[in-house]
Amino acid sequence: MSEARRRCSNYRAITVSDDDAPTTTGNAANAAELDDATGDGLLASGLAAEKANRLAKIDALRSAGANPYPYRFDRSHTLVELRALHGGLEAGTETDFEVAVAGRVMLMRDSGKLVFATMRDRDGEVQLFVSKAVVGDAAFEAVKDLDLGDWVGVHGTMMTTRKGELSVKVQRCELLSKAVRPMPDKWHGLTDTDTRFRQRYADLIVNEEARRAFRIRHEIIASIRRTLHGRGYVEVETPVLHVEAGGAHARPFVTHHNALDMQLYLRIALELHLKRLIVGGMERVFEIGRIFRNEGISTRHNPEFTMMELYQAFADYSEMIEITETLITQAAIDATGTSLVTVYGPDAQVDVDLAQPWRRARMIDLVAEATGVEVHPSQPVEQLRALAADHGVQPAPQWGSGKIIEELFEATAESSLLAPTFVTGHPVEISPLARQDRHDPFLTERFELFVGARELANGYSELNDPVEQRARFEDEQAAKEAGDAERGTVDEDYLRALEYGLPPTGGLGIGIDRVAMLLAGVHSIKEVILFPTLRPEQS
RNA sequence: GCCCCUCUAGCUCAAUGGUAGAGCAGCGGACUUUUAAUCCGUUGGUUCAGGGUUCGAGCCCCUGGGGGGGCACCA
Repeated sequence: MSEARRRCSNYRAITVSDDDAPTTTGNAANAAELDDATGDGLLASGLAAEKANRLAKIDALRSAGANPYPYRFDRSHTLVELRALHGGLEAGTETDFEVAVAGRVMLMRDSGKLVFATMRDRDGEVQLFVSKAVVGDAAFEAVKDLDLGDWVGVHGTMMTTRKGELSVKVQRCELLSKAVRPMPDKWHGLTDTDTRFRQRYADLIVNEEARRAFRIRHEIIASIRRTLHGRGYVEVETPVLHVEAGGAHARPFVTHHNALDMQLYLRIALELHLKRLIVGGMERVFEIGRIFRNEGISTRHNPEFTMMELYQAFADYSEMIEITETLITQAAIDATGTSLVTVYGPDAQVDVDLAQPWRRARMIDLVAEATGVEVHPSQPVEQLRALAADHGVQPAPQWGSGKIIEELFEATAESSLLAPTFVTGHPVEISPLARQDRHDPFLTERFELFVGARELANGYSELNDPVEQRARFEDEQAAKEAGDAERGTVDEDYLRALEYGLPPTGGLGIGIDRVAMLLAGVHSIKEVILFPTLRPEQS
């Protein structure tokens, strides 16, 4: 990873958080004049001087009738395309192949009457070979006047240098956008996490790893869409503003609609609306969307994050397990070219081939394995309370047997689940929307996928009996009224939908950010969220 | 909410309680095959903020702020 960084992040970008004087073009001209007046650079330097310098260049360009911010540039090739076409050229080759390319000036090497510059566009790089004899004196001076970070468009021919570096022999160079701020260090990039996350633009300019992580994220989402479209799923969009924040146990963000004068919640899950669509007969639906949970921020949690949920009529949880494996394994192949991943757990790592079958184990069996004691939600709560106490879990008075088993699982077994593991058979008490296990009425046909001791996905055979669903909701509401803020309420409209008939249905939710973390090999969710939630910057 | 760490030039980093430095960037100069170009010269600081201790604080103490990590929380 550090090698990758050394190899790829060697560009200076900028990052300035100080509120340096917002200089206008006119002021820049004044500053430049002042500079001239005082002779040799006695004026203050640093960021303010650098900006004044560059703004003065903009003034000079405009005075000469040039536009430092032209409207468009028509390029003939991207830099990746150039390399594909000409990457095989022998050292010291000149061609008459004409190109027009555009990108940002990342590096410049001035050796007298030649200037070498490194230009980068979205996915590639190329060297610009600028000869004074070719472009003429005035244009050559204009190139020398470019600053690192400027956007340029170039017309020229393809060549390689004596050392074999693929280059565009520049005939004409056009400034496409003048950068007024200097880029961060060309070799070290940005390391300050605060700056990296606040000024993601600067991070993306200089840190190849950051660009790579977001590329992977994109490929994952594209892959999931492809797989689901191929299986006949319809992509839908359901409301973000909810009257009731249901479908999960979490504290919601609260907002207010002025015209309706009503309190609304940002959604904490997609589930209940999507299942209404199955009632409506859509059979296979999915949504990839942002959800919001008003809880802590950590390396694994951001208040807003991205969930993919799908529902499929006539399926049950075993089919959901199969599709979970397929979606994630295919995403790995599409995003990284391999199903091999290194899974980083809290204090260990393991190499895994996602293409191999994933372990499945019931939650109660994992607890038994970890504690040496058989557990089951049918047991009296007192027994389980004692066991919990033995393992450092302090049960709240309102917890039933099922909740205690889940807490025991989290305390004793969860941290060991590095390789992909489907934990199944969650107690009914903690699964108000899941259907009872067909063989054990105390358990549900539910699974959660753990990788690296982190929950990545959750799915079940959906509860479709409206009478039982009402009873489950009422239990939720009772718990909420007893003081558990994260519990749910009775969603009458959802119950009405169930009364119209929800077919047998399997459902699945996948935490996209966590899958992106896994496949990008990063340890913080902030590395896969372009603009993570931060406190506002101080003025 | 609690605990620990951290904040120095535009960026990356130094600096026993004793004159705040370097590399890169910038500025001036040399160079027609460089590639983190090289070479010569050079500008640039409210050391996060505010208090305190001290003859003297970037450094020690207190308060506050940003960020990171951990805990709690997060089905």
